[in-house]
Amino acid sequence: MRKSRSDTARTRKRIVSTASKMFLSEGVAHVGTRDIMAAASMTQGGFYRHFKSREQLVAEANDAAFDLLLTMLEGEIAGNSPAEAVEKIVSLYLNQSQNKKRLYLCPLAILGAELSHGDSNVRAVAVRGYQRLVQLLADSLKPLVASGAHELASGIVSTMVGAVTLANIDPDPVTAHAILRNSHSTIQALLAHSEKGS
Amino acid sequence: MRKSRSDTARTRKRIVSTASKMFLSEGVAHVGTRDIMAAASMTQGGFYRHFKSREQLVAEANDAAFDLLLTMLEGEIAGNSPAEAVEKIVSLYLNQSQNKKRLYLCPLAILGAELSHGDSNVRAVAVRGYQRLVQLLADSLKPLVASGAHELASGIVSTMVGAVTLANIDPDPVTAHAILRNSHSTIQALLAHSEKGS
DNA sequence: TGTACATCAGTGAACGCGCGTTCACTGATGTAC
DNA sequence: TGTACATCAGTGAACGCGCGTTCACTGATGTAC
Repeated sequence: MRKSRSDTARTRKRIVSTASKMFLSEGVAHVGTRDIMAAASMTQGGFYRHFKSREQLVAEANDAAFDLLLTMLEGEIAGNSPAEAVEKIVSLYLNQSQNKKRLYLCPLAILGAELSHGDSNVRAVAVRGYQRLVQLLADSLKPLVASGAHELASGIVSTMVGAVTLANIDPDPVTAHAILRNSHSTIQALLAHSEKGS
Repeated sequence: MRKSRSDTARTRKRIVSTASKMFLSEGVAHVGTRDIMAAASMTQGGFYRHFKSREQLVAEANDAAFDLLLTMLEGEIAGNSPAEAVEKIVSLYLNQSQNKKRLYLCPLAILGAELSHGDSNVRAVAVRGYQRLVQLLADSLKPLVASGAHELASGIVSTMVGAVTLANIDPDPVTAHAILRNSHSTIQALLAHSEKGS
């Protein structure tokens, strides 16, 4: 039953991306290795040909999720003015759970505290994802503000992560949407007063 | 072995508060009924004399945590001016994980997404806690802003929840503290521009 | 280029373990008279 | 107020179950000559 190198690599990627989707929709703690392997059309035993432990897959799955999200955001803001780019990042991030297809979910908001109970590798992946997100936003903010773009970006990311976390907890879509809307307005007010010459 | 009504009530409260601390420090998914009962100096079998399921305890433990947090905050701001009250709520909330004793932790930030995978009762408790927190902040904001105190309070709570969530994920205390500091500055900048007559 | 052997991806059963929950039992507390 | 019985908080063993992980096995792929 041995597979070719390219088959093996494709299988591995399939397991990682399947796991990523499952962790993000059901929570890291509620998805087992059997669930993941079955969803990837394989049996449990094959898991350890690709990963040394479940925890390693958790780290890789989140790394993949951050890559997907950041690549999407970078693509969406390419060619936009800094002000448009900032607005796009904020609204795409805030609406990540609303878009029916639920691709491009951010582990920071969707898994949140679960990441802080992961092993050191999982946490390192999460921190790196956070830093990439802050940097992306800071790059667009830099031309807009006199100083402190990075600090402002950090504050805005906290707001976005908190808003999406809270909106996901609320079972009522109306109030969940209000949380997102209030955070969006708050960020816009903040930006309006932080812009150069205001 | 039957205990008196008051003993029974005291035992139940002890289980709830023990569970609350354990859930907040280790995560809901990583604490079992045996762990909780042992920490409360009892054996596993007694659990179901007090709760119909583990999930019911999760709900009650979080309700207790919100009560503890809100009562503390209300006490701390009593007698303060609105501006001082807002500042106190924000800094007490942001430093909840830093204070060595780690009493008064907020389930929204510490458990976060885990609450969204709880049953409907758990989620309802979380939403109620969120609303109480927003209301407390909005009450102090109302005299300070011309309008939109509730919306602003909602945005600030998102920022605080996100900041504490992110700071807890980061294993490096220096960068974790920077996340909290940046969010604090961001909130202060927001308030400075939202105040009446500014 | 062909052949012989080593490698290893994937299978499916099995491992030990800890979980939430149930149960028969004990004996002090609560209740009815 | 005292007595007899019912209740039920707490114990500790046991239940079934699903988990992460291991293992012997299969057979196609990769490698050495």
